[in-house]
Amino acid sequence: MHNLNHARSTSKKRDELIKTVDAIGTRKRCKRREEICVGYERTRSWHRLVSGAARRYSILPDGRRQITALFLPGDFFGCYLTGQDEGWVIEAINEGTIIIEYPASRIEALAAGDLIMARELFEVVFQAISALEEQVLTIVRGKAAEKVALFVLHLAEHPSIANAPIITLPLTRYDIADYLGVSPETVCRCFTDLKNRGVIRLPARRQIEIMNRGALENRAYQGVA
Amino acid sequence: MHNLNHARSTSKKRDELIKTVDAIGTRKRCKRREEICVGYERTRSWHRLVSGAARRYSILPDGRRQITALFLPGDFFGCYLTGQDEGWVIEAINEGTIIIEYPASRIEALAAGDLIMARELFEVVFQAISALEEQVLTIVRGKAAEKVALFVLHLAEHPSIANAPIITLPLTRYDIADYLGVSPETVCRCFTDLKNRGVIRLPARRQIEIMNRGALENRAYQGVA
DNA sequence: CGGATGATTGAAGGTTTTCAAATAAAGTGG
DNA sequence: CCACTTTATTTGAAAACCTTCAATCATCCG
Repeated sequence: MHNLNHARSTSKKRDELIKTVDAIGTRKRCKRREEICVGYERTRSWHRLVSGAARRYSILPDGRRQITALFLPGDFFGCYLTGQDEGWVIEAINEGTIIIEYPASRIEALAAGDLIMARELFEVVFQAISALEEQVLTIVRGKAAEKVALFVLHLAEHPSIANAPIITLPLTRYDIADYLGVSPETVCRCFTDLKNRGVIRLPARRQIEIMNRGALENRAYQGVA
Repeated sequence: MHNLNHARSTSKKRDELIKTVDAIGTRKRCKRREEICVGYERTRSWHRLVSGAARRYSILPDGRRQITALFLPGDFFGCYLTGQDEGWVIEAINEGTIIIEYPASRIEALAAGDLIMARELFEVVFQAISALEEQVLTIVRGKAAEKVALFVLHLAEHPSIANAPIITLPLTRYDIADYLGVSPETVCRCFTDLKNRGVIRLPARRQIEIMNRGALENRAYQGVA
């Protein structure tokens, strides 16, 4: 399995790669909550999210579900079979989320046929690993306030969002809580606290505006004002 | 960057892959705490841990350091350049840890030359992603007791350890705490508690014996006895 | 408009961290 | 090989933090 999330476009080569792989992909428009791929199916495939947002769940033995990844426009992710645990689902969050699906066999053929392409494809996967490690860093350490601040910062840095004055959250507070491993109420309190301190504004239910980036970074790395 | 950790040997093909890649790799014996690779260097490379253990740190802006991955015999990991954050180090934990280093360019050439090889190599990387997602699941949810129980279970399932009656920990309590995102004291208390309940034995400072696997699994998934 | 979902706030209770101290084991240099 | 230093482990108690439970409010959608 799994996700190549946050594999971000950086180079001219990446643009070429996308042009090439898009030729072998099929475009799909998803409804809200529509499954994009699940762990127990037997097809290996790569995906790229074009617009909207998607999330990856794991279903735990006790029935709870846990978000383990978040995908935004430009992110690659994969449904690959690695043998073991298969209790997960990737689903579209928003109505109208658009993804492109590439058969893994075609991707592999692409890599096998061209050294440059092989390198670029590995780069995509390594960026995904890098993003996951960043996620580990976000959720593993520190107080809830630090996690929330880091989450906002990472979101703001995503290529599909960067430079936008106002961030539109693709997730509910519950989803964010699930993603960060804290309770929804705590997430809410952290947002409120940041707002009260003038670090962020909350113009609408699903929107954040960063007013003081330095203060936000301070919170992210120390939890102290 | 980064890690292809816990990419586990499963198939006959994997054995063939290892034989092939070992031909282009260089073997290295590491001292305790010796750096295997760091984030800011400019060489892309893959690695496989043959014996011993290694860990991956991130150095945070405030100076703290955080373990984001653990490598055991058979695990692949990569030092790849993805552009952004480079504040990490992979280092050997034990004296005499042996790794094999493969230049990324040779790996890519291998993939580009052979479809089967390309597929196997992607499989390795996807397994690494899978393992990272499992790590996210371990650290994100539940009480400290659940995390510790899951950690022990995952360790016990690792191919390099599986079926051994007694698990030898490659990490200190501090490392485990760092890895799980809890304090060392809490890790200690969890171990003590598991011992008192007869779920595990602690024959020596760095050894664990699972006495009641079912009870351990119960703890891992519910935190309840 | 009404129902459902999501967001927010308060208060009580439970966990975990932090601080402090004691003990044990391992490594060092003589 | 021993004394000494350093590192690692363990336990206790208080404080900080987060979760849970409950209730209220807002928003979206039909």
